[in-house]
Amino acid sequence: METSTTHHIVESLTRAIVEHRLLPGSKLAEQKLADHFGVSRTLVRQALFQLSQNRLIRLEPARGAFVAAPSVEEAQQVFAVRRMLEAEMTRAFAKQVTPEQITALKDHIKQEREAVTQGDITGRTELLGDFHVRMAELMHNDVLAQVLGELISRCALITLMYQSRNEAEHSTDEHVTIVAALETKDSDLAVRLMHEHLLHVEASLTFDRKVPTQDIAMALS
Amino acid sequence: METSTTHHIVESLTRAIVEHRLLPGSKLAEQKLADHFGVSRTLVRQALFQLSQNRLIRLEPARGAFVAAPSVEEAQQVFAVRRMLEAEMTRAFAKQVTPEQITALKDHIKQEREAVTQGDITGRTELLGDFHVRMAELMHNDVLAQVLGELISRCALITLMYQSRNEAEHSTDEHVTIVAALETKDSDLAVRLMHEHLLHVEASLTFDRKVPTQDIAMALS
DNA sequence: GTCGACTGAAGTGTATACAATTTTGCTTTT
DNA sequence: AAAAGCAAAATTGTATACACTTCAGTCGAC
Repeated sequence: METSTTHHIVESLTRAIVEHRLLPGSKLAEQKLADHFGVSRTLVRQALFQLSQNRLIRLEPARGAFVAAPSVEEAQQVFAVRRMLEAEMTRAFAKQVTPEQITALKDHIKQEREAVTQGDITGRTELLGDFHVRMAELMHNDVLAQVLGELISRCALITLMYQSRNEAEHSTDEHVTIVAALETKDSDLAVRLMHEHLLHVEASLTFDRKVPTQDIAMALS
Repeated sequence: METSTTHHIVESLTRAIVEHRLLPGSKLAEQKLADHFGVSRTLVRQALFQLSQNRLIRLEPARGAFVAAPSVEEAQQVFAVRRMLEAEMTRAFAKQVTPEQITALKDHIKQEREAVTQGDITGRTELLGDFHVRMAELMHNDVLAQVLGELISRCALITLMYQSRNEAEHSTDEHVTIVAALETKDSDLAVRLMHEHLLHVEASLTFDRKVPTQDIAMALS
């Protein structure tokens, strides 16, 4: 059933949204997208529906599709769930960790550093999130990896809006300390570090919010 | 964009699948469904796509939609995630529990008992799962409630296939002990009970598997 | 001059038509 | 008789057509 054209449209729009070429609130008109991609509205609608499931866009009945602007409250809820899930994931990981897994994580961190130093904002945001998904994959739990991936992509917009380079470097440093704790199989320490890491990331987001407000009255004052 | 007709089709098919009126592996032909619901294939396709996101059906390109048959391995992964998530949820719940929340949970358990004693298999499965979602809702974390709901519905098929009445009664009893621990704010005990509860539910599923196998060779031996 | 109703344009929601692929059953061949 | 090949039927994938809703701009009333 599912085709690759639809998938291509989803990928393309996802990049555009995540790279802020499409700003939150923007209208996504079906015919315009159809013309742009050289397909019919049918495929565009499939793609839009899929994006709405990923929470990247919002579908309003009879009004159309708009790039989502997740609220700070929603992001906080997502982080609360991540802390619950990833604390225990880290504990389980430490219990069954192998040298190969440590190597894989260190490899990943190396990539993070490159993206951060090169100022590749989109790349670093993706890699910083993928570190957590990578852990799930290394545990051979596809369901966990998928759930975590959805949670992370769900506030990718917010992360991109608010995370500065300093905070990105800090995140990578914390990833290093977590892996070090895992390497020594100190599960309690690893869990604590992961928990604090997620608190730090969340805190960095909620502080400096200079987002263009949705409130019309505010915007015009 | 999204309409209520599509939603109706999704609901109807979900019930049919969950109540085993549609068996795993069954083909869901678009035109037949369209005729049955008195709509065009367009709406049926929307509904099928949505169901595939819920993992209730499987979409094979150019071949059609089939009722899903989640593997035991997948169910085990889902339970591993639930244990991670719900252990920490229980801990957080115990920290901020109010008498009203306790009352709400006890109310829910009463409903569970009724469904179990009346032999309402579908109802009891739904209610036993909803107990966990209810906790998330009472914490006012919509994201948590949604993630948990998806995890639970994801193996609803398996749960229905494997859970006997005895096991259902056992589940309700364990819910009672968990609420009792929450009431005394003994978070460590509540967490331990929840963890064990989920282990029991999983164990009861993986033991007696008499499911019609998908393997043709096995089926003909 | 402002507010409100009307009208046309634009856009979404659903159905249908057509193209491409798969399935099925028959025929042919060995 | 079994297997392979082929053709017709059925089914999915995509595009288009049409109906209905929303939005914008204008005209008219107060």
